[in-house]
Amino acid sequence: MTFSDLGLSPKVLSAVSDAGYTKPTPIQAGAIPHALLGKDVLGIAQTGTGKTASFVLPMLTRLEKGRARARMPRTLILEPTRELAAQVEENFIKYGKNHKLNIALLIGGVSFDEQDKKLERGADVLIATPGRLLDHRERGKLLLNGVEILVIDEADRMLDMGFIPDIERICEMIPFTRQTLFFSATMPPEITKLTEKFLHAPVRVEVSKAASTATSITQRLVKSGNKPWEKRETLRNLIKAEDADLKNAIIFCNRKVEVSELFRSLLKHDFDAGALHGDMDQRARMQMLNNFRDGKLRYLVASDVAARGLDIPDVSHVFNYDVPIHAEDYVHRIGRTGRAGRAGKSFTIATRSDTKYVDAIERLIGAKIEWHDGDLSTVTESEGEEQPRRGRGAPRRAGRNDEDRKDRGERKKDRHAKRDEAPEIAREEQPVAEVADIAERRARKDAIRSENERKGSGNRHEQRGDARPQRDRPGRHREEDDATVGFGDDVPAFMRIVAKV
DNA sequence: AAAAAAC
Repeated sequence: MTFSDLGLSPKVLSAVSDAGYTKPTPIQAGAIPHALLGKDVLGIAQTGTGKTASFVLPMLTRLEKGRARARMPRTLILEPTRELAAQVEENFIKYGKNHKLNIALLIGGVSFDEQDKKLERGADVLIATPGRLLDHRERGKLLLNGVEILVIDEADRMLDMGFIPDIERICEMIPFTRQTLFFSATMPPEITKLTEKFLHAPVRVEVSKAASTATSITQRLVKSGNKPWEKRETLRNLIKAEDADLKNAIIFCNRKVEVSELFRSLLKHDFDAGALHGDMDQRARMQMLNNFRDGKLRYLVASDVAARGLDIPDVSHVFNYDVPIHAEDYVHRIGRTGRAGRAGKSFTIATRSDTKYVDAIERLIGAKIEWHDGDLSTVTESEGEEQPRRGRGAPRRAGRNDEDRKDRGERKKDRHAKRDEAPEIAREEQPVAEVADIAERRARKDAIRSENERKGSGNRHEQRGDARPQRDRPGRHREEDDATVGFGDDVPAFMRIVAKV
């Protein structure tokens, strides 16, 4: 079975072969022929199965006939997060390079005007997160009654995020003569109800679930005390011990505040780290993600915004700085590594108070996770506000304790001096935005170019790996100037301010 | 108990 057996147009086939693909994945082989015939499709598939191309390719073929009218997009794709939406846009650019299509990306956190101009011009493809889409519609800038194909992606995640009422509203705005392509990794009852309501005689395409926690992932628990400084130290030691195997890593935290704290602490300790969470400026989010993908950052500290769906090929390690409270999140998080049958490692830092969450995870995956270096029986957890030892008279070693003291001191200072710093932040915001903007555009262009250069090679992972620049190693001293990894000369505002509590 | 998503 090759792509040319599926009924796709020559333009699409040529872009697919330029991208280096010859053989469709099961979900693509199952969904594309039906989608091309105009049938509704219910695709049950996880990310990493080639799901995105399974709707992008037939849509491109179908869009070759006809033209978009102002404010009346011809197709609509709904995604739960901004990054996923941007990722789908990149797919349309990559596979639609032989088409002259107008693509509009409607996501929050970025300016309205540019999006509005694209709508005005007439969009063949509209990719959106629900909030911003409804916002445009309420402003009367968008008509949905010309939509011929509707895609609802990651439906179960939309459910988790409380988007279902929005999705229902949007579905009701679109003529029932449309074609609907509906994707979900799982089928909880609410989702089944939704499909019964909005799909007409769908063709069901289900791809076998990749083993819930793939065998290619080595999983370990790592004991730690419960103090933030203890956990940070545990993490640093772990990263250093793994250095030889560690190509790049995502480090998950449960809270956004923790993401920013850990991120700044890692920078202070000379780790080549970026951060990603939902309270960050959108431009910084995109840039961090792109820099991590391109190998310009070795570590990405992230909230669960990065746990699902993001296409980050070939992450060698996942660290859970916090044990996820929902057991399924554990599966999603560690699923960021060990992709495409590669070996991956995951380490979950656990304290005594995490025991019940660890138990729940082990129940879900149906196995005990081994301890990396002894279990929690030797760890004592002190309650109350006892601080790490730094007695007044005792001589203080330079090094860890000293630096952690600096961590805390800075946070305290930030909290108290926020008002004083505000003018400085305001003054610097503009140039930061400009620099970030240029960097982002460059990064995106690079990303697209490197995708296009993959011709002939079926293996993007290796190619990326080879092209990867020499990275900074932890412990190496860095010049003041490049302390703000990935941001040129300026420090973005979110790094200066302690995240909102 | 937290994250995500609109201003």
